[in-house]
Amino acid sequence: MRSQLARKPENTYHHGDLRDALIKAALREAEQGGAEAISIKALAKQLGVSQPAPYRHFADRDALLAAVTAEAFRQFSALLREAMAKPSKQSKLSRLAQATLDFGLRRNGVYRLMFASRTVSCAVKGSELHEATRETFELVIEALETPAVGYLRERQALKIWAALHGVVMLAEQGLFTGEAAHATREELVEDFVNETKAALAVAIKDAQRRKKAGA
Amino acid sequence: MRSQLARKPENTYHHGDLRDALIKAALREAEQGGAEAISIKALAKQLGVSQPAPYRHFADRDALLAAVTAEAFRQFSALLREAMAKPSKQSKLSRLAQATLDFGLRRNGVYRLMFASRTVSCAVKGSELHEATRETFELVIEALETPAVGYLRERQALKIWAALHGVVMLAEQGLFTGEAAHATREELVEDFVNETKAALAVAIKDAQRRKKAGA
DNA sequence: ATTCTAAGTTATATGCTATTACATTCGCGA
DNA sequence: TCGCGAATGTAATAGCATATAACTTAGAAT
Repeated sequence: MRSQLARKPENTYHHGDLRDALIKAALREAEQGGAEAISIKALAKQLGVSQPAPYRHFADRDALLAAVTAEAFRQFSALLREAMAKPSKQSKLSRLAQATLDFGLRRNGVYRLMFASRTVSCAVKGSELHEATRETFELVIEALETPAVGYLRERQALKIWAALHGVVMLAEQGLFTGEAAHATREELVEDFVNETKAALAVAIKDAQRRKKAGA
Repeated sequence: MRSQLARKPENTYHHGDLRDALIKAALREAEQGGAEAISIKALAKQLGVSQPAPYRHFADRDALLAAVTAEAFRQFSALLREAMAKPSKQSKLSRLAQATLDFGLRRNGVYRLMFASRTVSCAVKGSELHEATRETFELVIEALETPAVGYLRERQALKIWAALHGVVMLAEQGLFTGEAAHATREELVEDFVNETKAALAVAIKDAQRRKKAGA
C-alpha cells in the first residue's frame, strides 16, 4: 500500500535521502499555509514511509521547522543574488527590493515561516538558522553598492530592509486592495529605494567633506 | 473538581459570560506564544467549563482566533489613541510610532497574531476583523495631522505604517542585537517619522503653489 | 406552571506528536 | 566474504487537541 506520491523507490526498506526529501516536501506544504501546514504525519505518508520515520532525522517538529526555514533562507538568498546579478537598467538595490516583494507575495507561507514565526525569534545565536538570516542581511548591504561610511551604511540597510518587510506585511493584510490603494506596492518600494539612495549620497558627500577638512 | 483559575462562579451550571471570558483568556495565552499558544481545551479547563463548551460560542478554533484578533486590534487602537491624546513635546506621529514599536515588542505574540497570521489575510472584506484593521489604519492617517493632499496623505500613511511594521519584525528577529546594532530601534523609527514629516511638508507646499498658480 | 431555547455536560471519533521496542539494511573492518 | 554495529526503518501505543453527537440544566417567555 504505497502512496502514488511516494518519492521512495519501490520495495526498498531505506528511503535513501529522507532528511532532504522531508525538507523539500515540507517547504512545498508551507508554500500556502505557512508553518501550520507542515505535518510530520502527512509528510511521512506523502513520502511513503511510516509515520515515525521522520523522527530519525529530526528530534521534533520544531527541529524540522528550523531546518526548513534555513533552507527557505538559502533559496531566498539565491533569488536575491540572482536578481542582483542580472544585468538591468535598474539599480542593484531596486532589483533586490522588487525581488524581496515578489518573494514575499508569491511565496506567502514560506515568507511567514521565515520572518513571522516563533521559530526564527527562538533561533539561538550561532545556529544554522541565525547564520542564514545574517547572511541574507549581508546581501542587502551589498546591494547598497556603497563603501562603508561609518555605521551609516548598516543603518540604511536596516532601514530599507525594514521598509520592504513592512510593505510585504501590509500587502498580505490587504491594505493595498480596494478603493484605498492609492499607491501600488511596487511604487512604495521604489520610493523607499530612492530615499535610501538619497540618504547614502548625502552621507558619502558628508564623509568626503569631513575628510578634506581634516586633510 | 473546579480549577482555581475558574472564572466561573462556583456551583453554577451556566458560566454567564463564557464568550467574553474565552476571548480575554485566549489573548492572555497569545501574549507570548501567538496563535499557536491558544488551545480551546486548555482555555476551557482554565475557565472551569467542560472542553466542548466553547463550541457553543465559536464554530471552530479559527472563529475564536478571529474574534481574539479583532479584540487585539481594538486594544491596539485604544493604545494608539491614548498615545496620540497624551500631551507631549513629541509630535502625534512620533508618539503613535513609538507606541506601535512598544506594542509590537512587549506583546510580541499578540502582534504576530494580528499582523503575521493566516487569520488576518483570510479575513473577508466587511468582517469584524477587516473593519478593525481599517480602523487602525485610519489612526495613522489622523496622526499625520495633515489635510488631505491628493492621495499623498494616504501614501505617506502607508509608508510610515509599513516602515514601523518592518522595524518591529526585524527587532523580533534579533537584527538589532549584537555587534551589528549600529542603530537602536527607536532611532530608526524616529528617522522614518522625520522623513514622513519632510515628505508631507513638501507635498503641502507643492499643493499651495499649484493652487496659487491656478488662481 | 409549562415549555422553549441557550448554554452546559458526557462520551466519542479523528488526527497529530512523540516514544518505545523491534526489524532491516548498509558499510566497514577482520 | 563474513559478521557486526550503526543508521534507518516499522509497529504499537500513549497523550493531547479539535470537533461532533446526544443528552441535561437553567432561565426566560407565555
